[in-house]
Amino acid sequence: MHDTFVSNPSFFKLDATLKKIRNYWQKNFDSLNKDITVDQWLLIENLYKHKRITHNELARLTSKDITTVSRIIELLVKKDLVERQVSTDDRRKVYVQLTPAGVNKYKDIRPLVLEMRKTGWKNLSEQDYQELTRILDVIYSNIP
Amino acid sequence: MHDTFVSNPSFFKLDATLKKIRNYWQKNFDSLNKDITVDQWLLIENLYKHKRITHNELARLTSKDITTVSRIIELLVKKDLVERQVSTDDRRKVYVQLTPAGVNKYKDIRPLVLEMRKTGWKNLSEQDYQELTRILDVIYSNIP
DNA sequence: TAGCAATAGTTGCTATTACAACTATTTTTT
DNA sequence: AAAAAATAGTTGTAATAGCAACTATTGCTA
Repeated sequence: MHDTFVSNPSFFKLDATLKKIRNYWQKNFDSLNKDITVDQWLLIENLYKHKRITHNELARLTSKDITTVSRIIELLVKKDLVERQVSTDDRRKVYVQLTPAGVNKYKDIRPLVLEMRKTGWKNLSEQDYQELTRILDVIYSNIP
Repeated sequence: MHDTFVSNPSFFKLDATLKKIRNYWQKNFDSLNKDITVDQWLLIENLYKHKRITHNELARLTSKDITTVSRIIELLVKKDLVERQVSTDDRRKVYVQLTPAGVNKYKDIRPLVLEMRKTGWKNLSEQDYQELTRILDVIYSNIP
């Protein structure tokens, strides 16, 4: 690897891009009074897809610390979007799932999210998407 | 833009990769007792490069909120790595620069950072770097 | 030049993140 | 079966992030 890379701020660019996306999403949520944060949305999206999973699995799926998941779930429970159920098989486990209100929230916000994703990918091709995925995957696997 | 993109989790992949890098950096800093966080390092790096700048400029350079910069600088001042000077021209402005200890900290940590960047870019080419940069720049500019 | 707008920065508040320490369970070992 | 190890989750603490409200200063404008 040539030294150009070493001095170039790829970390910064990743960070800046992610912040831009996150802020854009949050401002849209706020201006439409969706009463939700970006990370709360990410959990809801995963709960909709997986129906009924544990904190641990949710943490793995979202690349979040289990601590963080636990606290975000707490907020979602307070908003009546999510409910917890202690497992009867293994009483250490807590299953989490969307309430009917949570499912409605998902269905309400989903179209907005699709629109915002389209906006981010404007002027980019399917190949660009593949390239980005490939490069990020290599970086991810490079790191111990 | 085809619907594949819209349903595919590019935000998640960016977020996961950045977290992986950040954690790797922090663990290295910690295990070598560098007594610094990743974001504190990013400010020090910019202060070394720009010598003497205001909070505002530092915020712009690092893509951070001026609130966040203000607080990180506060921590760095406590560690005697940075000093603040109110501008005589415009008494609203506060200039920030590294202390001699701050310059030493930069020189101490810099080689480690170069090594870690190399690790992240293993098995990737200069063209991959250009591609990543290009794609992230387009996404960034797509977002209002 | 007096009043208003804009700018630089700080403080308060809430959310996300990560680590350490802790409780409560379950599984493994001896 | 008792002790030890592993697993699932929560709580405490510190740092980063962003918004709103605030102070202080400077620039603009009527």
